[in-house]
Amino acid sequence: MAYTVKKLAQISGVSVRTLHFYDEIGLLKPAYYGENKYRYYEEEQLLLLQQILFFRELKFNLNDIQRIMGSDDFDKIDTLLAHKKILKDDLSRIQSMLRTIDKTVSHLWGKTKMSEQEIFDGVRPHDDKKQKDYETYLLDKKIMTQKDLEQSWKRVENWQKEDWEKFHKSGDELNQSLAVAVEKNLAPESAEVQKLIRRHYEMVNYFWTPNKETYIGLGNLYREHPDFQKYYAKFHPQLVEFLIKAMKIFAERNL
Amino acid sequence: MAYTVKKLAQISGVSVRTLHFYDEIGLLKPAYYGENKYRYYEEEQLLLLQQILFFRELKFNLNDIQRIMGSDDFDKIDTLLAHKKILKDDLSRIQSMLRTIDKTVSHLWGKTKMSEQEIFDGVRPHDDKKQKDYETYLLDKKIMTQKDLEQSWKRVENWQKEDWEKFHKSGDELNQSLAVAVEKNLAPESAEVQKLIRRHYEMVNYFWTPNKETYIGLGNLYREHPDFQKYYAKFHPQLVEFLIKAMKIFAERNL
DNA sequence: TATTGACTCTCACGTTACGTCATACCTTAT
DNA sequence: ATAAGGTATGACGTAACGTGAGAGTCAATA
Repeated sequence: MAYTVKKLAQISGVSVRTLHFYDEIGLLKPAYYGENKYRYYEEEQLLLLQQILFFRELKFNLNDIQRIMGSDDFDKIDTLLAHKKILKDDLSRIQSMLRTIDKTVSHLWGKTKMSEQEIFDGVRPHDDKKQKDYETYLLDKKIMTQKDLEQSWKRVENWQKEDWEKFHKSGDELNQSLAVAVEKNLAPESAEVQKLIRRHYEMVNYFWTPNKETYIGLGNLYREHPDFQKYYAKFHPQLVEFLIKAMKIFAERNL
Repeated sequence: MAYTVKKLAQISGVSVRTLHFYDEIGLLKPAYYGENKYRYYEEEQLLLLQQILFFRELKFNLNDIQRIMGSDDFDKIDTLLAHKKILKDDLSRIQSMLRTIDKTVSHLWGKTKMSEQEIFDGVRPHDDKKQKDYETYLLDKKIMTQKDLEQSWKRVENWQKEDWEKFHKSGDELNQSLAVAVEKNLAPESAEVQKLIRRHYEMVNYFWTPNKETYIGLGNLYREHPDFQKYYAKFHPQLVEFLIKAMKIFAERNL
């Protein structure tokens, strides 16, 4: 019961080309060749191939696999343990890369916050009474916890007037772009709009990290509260609903 | 104060060849060329190079870096956050590789130390009456032919108790993994689950080679027969249905 | 000034593990 | 007999350079 290349390929999940290649480099030779030059494999080769693929999954290169296949179990243990060290190094390198990314993102955020200033709208410093109103809503609906709110406030405790200006400017720019999108009849699920929503999400994320439900909940706040309605209506009458729809889609796709 | 290739290379820690290459692909052009065709760089290029190297460290490929360098900070943030997801995936893949290595090493260690045997489940030698039941089903539904059955039996005619134990152990291990997958809410079409199904397919393939229809038919046998139901329920109540779904997907994709 | 050593340039092939044609032969079923 | 599908052997492409080869250039020294 010999396998042809295609059959072996299907069973083991590799390509025919891979089998050709493994033959070529001597990693896995067929059991025999037909006189038509066809390659025929048997159970033994299937088992060998499975071992090869096992090591390949572990990111061994084919040269090493070649060596491993000809070695005994003691050697295999050695090799595996040596490989483990390499993987651990990879691991910690990736971890440090992740930290670097986080730092860079927040740095860039700060930079965009600090960029030039145009007056699109006057500065609107916080009205504490209303703010509390929103907070009550967010807490009631379990969109944010008390801890979330505190951390969020800590983010801005050192902000100067200038910082608030930049912040509002970023938001206004974003909403202006969204208003254009509404005007152009773009769909909330279109790639362009979703990219803008991602910007919205990133801005929010700077203060607090929403999940699927809470991000949608935040959208609802925009609808419920007259102040938000008014704010968004300045850009476009249909913007609130459009934004909420787009946020929902974004949340369902990405969060 | 222009740098020649070698000087810039030394300062930035790359090779001269790299600078040649970056010039060639347009990633970093020198400030100007001398009439001797020499490349001359200035501070501006040094800063650009440092940015390039920053992203290179984060494992961006040069194409992406090229794009990044021409984009604004918002786009950079997007790109970085997208990249972060990729890195996180890499991270968890490496973590699972480390676990696999540990398991393999201890397995090999056990093997070399003694030809141990673990009792995962008692041996269940065949009950002939029931077996005939299954065979009738398989023949009726044209899932296997008489010839298939005979060949399949020939495979096991020389099996010893040990062989059956090993066989059952493999099966149990596989089902255990699948049960974990169910528990983790993995989708039947996910790569992880499909890899497990491939193992199932290979085990079946040892006895008989199913095609798309018959492999799906085999799945149905599992649902129809109370013995199979009971067997799979031992691992997880939803396992049968999950397995059948996953087998169907596997068959449609690979057979 | 001539020479030497360090530096530069432009090809161009090698690397890894295959993917992707191209072209031609083989097998199997209708 | 013809068509469909499998198989074989090239041979080029990939990513990001490393590593020469052969030839011209620059700066310092004898």
